[in-house]
This record gives sequence, structure tokens and C-alpha cells, in this order.
Amino acid sequence: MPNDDDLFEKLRIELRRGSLILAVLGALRVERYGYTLRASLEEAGLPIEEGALYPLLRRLEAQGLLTSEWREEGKRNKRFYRLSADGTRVLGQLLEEWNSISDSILRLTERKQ
Amino acid sequence: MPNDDDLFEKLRIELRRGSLILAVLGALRVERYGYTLRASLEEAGLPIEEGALYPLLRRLEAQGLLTSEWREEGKRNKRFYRLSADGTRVLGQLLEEWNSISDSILRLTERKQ
DNA sequence: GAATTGTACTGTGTGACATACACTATGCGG
DNA sequence: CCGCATAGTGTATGTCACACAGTACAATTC
Repeated sequence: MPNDDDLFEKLRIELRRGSLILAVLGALRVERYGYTLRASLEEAGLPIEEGALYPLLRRLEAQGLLTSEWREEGKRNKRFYRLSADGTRVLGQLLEEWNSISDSILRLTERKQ
Repeated sequence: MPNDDDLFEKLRIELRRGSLILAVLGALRVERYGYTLRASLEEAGLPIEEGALYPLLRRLEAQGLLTSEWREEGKRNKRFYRLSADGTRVLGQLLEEWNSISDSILRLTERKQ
């Protein structure tokens, strides 16, 4: 039986969903591996579950937006991800779209029409 | 076989998803019926299909965020929707969350870290 | 050697939109 | 009056993506 907090939490999660791709692409302009990427996102205020992050990374790689490399560092093997050229271009487009959506939201919520 | 444009379109749609609730709640601070609501959203830059809008409205009503009333106007029966008190409160919370997400996106995309 | 942290990944379920479709009513040109 | 555009409200289904709850193993700390 969901109470008000559960409801808000549900909506909050839904609101965050679309921004995850943008956040991941943005963070991967600098090379990172999964664990630190996740930490960066959490620090920036967008925590993401591993179960959501890794499939997302694989999808973005399959779509050619990022590349990954399995490499040893500090005695451990880690998979390093980095934005591709296509990814950089798409990130730019998505940011424009994001700004446009932001404007729409402002138009719809800041004025009574 | 998806080309670059299809890919971007897919991501664009995904990016927009979460903002729909916010847009609908924002637009319904003023009473509207489905058709004009849809027109308002499109005008604001967030077009939404009927098949997405009506189920969304029903869900939001089931969650108590808005109320609806079946009423005649201009010789036609129309279902009018309006934000409830709970809806107003949740809209405020979601807007805060939206701003917080926006800040996170900016942090992640405008600076190289 | 136990616990904690670092690191990567899988499987299943749920939920929500996109897409396409269905239906009725009004107004209008010819 | 007869199409046809527009106004208006819905339903059904498929796809897709995340949340959640696990699995697995290495390094470090105590």
C-alpha cells in the first residue's frame, strides 16, 4: 500500500531516468571505469544501481557512443570507458535537447497560462 | 537497421520521458481538457501522443495528483482535469528534484573533471 | 582469517511510453 | 446532404529500460 512518500519516490525515480544517459555520457568525456564512474555520478547527485549502469554502458558501447578497454591498473583488471567521437557529437545534440526540454518545463510551470 | 538519426531519436525520446509528468502537472494548475492540454504541451515544445497522454492522466488521477470532471461545454462533452492539493504539493517537490537533476547534469557536462 | 571495500556483472519483473487503431460528434464546403 | 477536416476521448499491444536482488572474486585491513 503506497503512501505519499512512496508515490513521490516513484515519480522521482521516473524523473531521473532520462537524465542518466546524459549524465553517463557527460562523465565519460574523461576516461573512467565502472566503479569510479558510479562514484562520480553519485557525487554529482545522480546515484545509479550497478544493475542499471553496466547494461547501460554496454548498450551505449553497442550503439557506438563509447569505447571500452580492459586494462590492468593498481594490480586489478578494470574496464575503462571513454566517449567516442560519435558519442561526443550525440552528447552535444542531447544537451541541446535537454535545454529545450528545460525551457518547456519552465514555460509550463513558472507561468500560469 | 538504425542509422545515426534513429539512434538520436531514440535517445531523445528517452530523455523526454521523465519530463512528461512534470509538464502535465504544471499545465494542469489551470483546468484543461485532454485536447487542449495536448495542444498546450505541443506548443510548449513537448508533443505527446494521445495513447501516452490519456493513460498518464488516468494514472495521475488514480494516484490522487489530479481530479477530473465530465462536463458539457460548447455542445460537446469533455473531461476536464485539474491539479489536486496533493498534486500541487508533489509538483513542488518534483520541481525541486528537477532543478537538482539539472544542476547535476551541468556539473557533469560543463566541466571536465 | 574475517570483515570490508573494490570491481564487474546477470536475471527477472514491472512499468511506461510509442505506435497504431477505434470510435463519435461537429462544422463546413460544394 | 454528403464528404472531409477537425475536435475529442479513448484502447491494445509491443518494446525497452531500469530497479532490485543477486553472484562472483580480488585486495586490503584488522
